[in-house]
Amino acid sequence: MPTIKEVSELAGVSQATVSRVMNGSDRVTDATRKRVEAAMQRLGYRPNSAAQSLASNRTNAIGMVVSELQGPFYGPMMAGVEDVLRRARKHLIIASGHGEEERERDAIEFLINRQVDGLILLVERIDDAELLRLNERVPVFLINHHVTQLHQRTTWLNNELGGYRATRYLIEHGHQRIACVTGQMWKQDAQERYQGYRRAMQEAGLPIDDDWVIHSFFEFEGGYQAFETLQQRKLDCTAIFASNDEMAFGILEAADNHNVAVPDQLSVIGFDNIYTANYVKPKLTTMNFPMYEMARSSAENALAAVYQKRPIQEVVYEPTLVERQTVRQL
Amino acid sequence: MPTIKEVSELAGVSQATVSRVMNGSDRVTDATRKRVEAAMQRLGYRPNSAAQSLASNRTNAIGMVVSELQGPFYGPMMAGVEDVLRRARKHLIIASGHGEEERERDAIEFLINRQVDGLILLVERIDDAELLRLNERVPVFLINHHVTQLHQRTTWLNNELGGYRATRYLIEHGHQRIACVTGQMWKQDAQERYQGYRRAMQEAGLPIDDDWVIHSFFEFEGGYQAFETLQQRKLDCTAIFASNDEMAFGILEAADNHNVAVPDQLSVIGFDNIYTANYVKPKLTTMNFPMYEMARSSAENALAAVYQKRPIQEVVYEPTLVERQTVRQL
DNA sequence: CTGAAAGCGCTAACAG
DNA sequence: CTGTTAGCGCTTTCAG
Repeated sequence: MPTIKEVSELAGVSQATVSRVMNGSDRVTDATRKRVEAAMQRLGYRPNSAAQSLASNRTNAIGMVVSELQGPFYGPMMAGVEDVLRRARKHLIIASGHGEEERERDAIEFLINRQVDGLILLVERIDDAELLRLNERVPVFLINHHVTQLHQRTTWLNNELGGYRATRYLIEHGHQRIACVTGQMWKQDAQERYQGYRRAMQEAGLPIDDDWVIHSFFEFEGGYQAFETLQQRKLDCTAIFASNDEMAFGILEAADNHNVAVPDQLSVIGFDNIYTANYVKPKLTTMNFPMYEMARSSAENALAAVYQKRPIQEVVYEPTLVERQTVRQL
Repeated sequence: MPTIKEVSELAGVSQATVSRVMNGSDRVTDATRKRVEAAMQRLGYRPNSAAQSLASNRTNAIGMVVSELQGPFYGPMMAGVEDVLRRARKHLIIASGHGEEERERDAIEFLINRQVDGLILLVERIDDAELLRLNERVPVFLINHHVTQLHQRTTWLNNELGGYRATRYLIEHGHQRIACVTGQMWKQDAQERYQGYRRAMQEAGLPIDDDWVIHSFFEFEGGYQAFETLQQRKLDCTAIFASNDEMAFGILEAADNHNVAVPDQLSVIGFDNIYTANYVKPKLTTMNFPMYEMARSSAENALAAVYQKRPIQEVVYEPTLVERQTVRQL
């Protein structure tokens, strides 16, 4: 591997000059720049990134923590971040937190040890105070989680509005007895989607029976169980707002097993619009969560703030309705 | 950030000694080791990885190239690699190749520029000669693609056997007129799965009509179109072997649109067992592709070869049948 | 078993 | 616009 020294010798300039042309910025004559570039070319020179990092105190790498590397939710998030970083020639180092406090923390420390220049976090367990402290050590960018003091660094979805719109859509289709199946209530999004449901119901002057609200968890099984609970309670709800698609799938499956036809006897609306929503039968009506786009926004913010020291702003997306086949007009 | 210097001063030893205790290996008195560790603890010392890399010529990072960061196939692959690397405290740097030659190459170069210690590749477009050349620059580990000269560094699935088993399963269920929808034939797995189909047919003494073989592409749309082609040809096949699940989904959808009942009028078997296979209706019978496990194997091999200089061996997995609801006994 | 010293390859003042 | 000169923080001979 040729070093900067060899390049400088071949080009007949100092190492500093070579460094300058590499980093674009500085004032270098076009002539010398050409000479240096030719030399680099000829030697097949590639900068040693460890040396660059050590000298510049910057690694050109951004760390990202997600709960899981697989699954329809985190995949698009990583893809969005990678696309943006890659274009900017920044490396993406990934670690997963498995949705557990200890492991999320470990993932973060692991990445900080590597001196990443910024940290894009999609975490659920780390509390706000800790996030703030973290941000003192390395610029932190949050996706799908907001912390007031860090709001400029946040990209989030208006979940409350999503819950509202979903419920409202059901109401507009003539439903009045609407059940709500929530995710784990310590998760911001679960909480907010539920609030949106409440607002829509209240605004429409519909009662909210606590029996209609099933606190469950964001998984297929969570939806499945919730449906069975609902059945046991013998409520004649005509529609269910499931706080995410996986739960909606569980509900669909359970309904099928109980010979409840969707959407004829029961309407179901989900949330997230994961790509599978299009594969199930009937196809799931749901709220779109623009994961890829949001991830891109967050990554762009990270680049701007970290490498260009530009001020950045909070980015908020709105969930939109995706009409498919699981909601029927009453 | 405290440096090794400060630690050494506090502990009253040389930097070399601190370095030794950090890297475990060397002979250090228990007493001094304790002193050093205490000092590290007290200072909250964390080694600067860039400095380590520069001095040791090793980055403790492994690069991974996948086609996409999203999707049911690559997700588990990344998850498997990350789990293994993380446990070994090695960083995972990810880049996507988007299944295009130029971009795959760019992804690889991008990672090599960072001096990753090894490269785990899940690529399709880079040819064998290039892979070999690459391996001179950095240890390369291949998943789902075999190159004879690199076979010890390879983890792959016996796709031919999978195609054989899938087809055989259909035959055992009384099917004789079996169509095969392949993926892009320049992909090794598409090629091999197709060969497996042929072997099973021949072995059973069944004719293979070229009209029954549709060369398509590994996507939903590919399956959808293939089904329509099959319809146009007015063949009365009773079963279809789809070379991957996404295509099988497309076939299911197309069949539904044409009022062909699965499995009553048509049996379908897929390949990969992506997690969605369990969500569609009817649930897809398919061949299991142990992506997560294979990724783990590959990562373990990478660790062994790169960091422990241990000899490694090729790892081959066998696809197994997952019986669900899309194949019926004739 | 431990210390001294020489870099690893690059960047970043500071001069000129 | 370009060169000189110090390091960045760590590993690794080589002595002792």
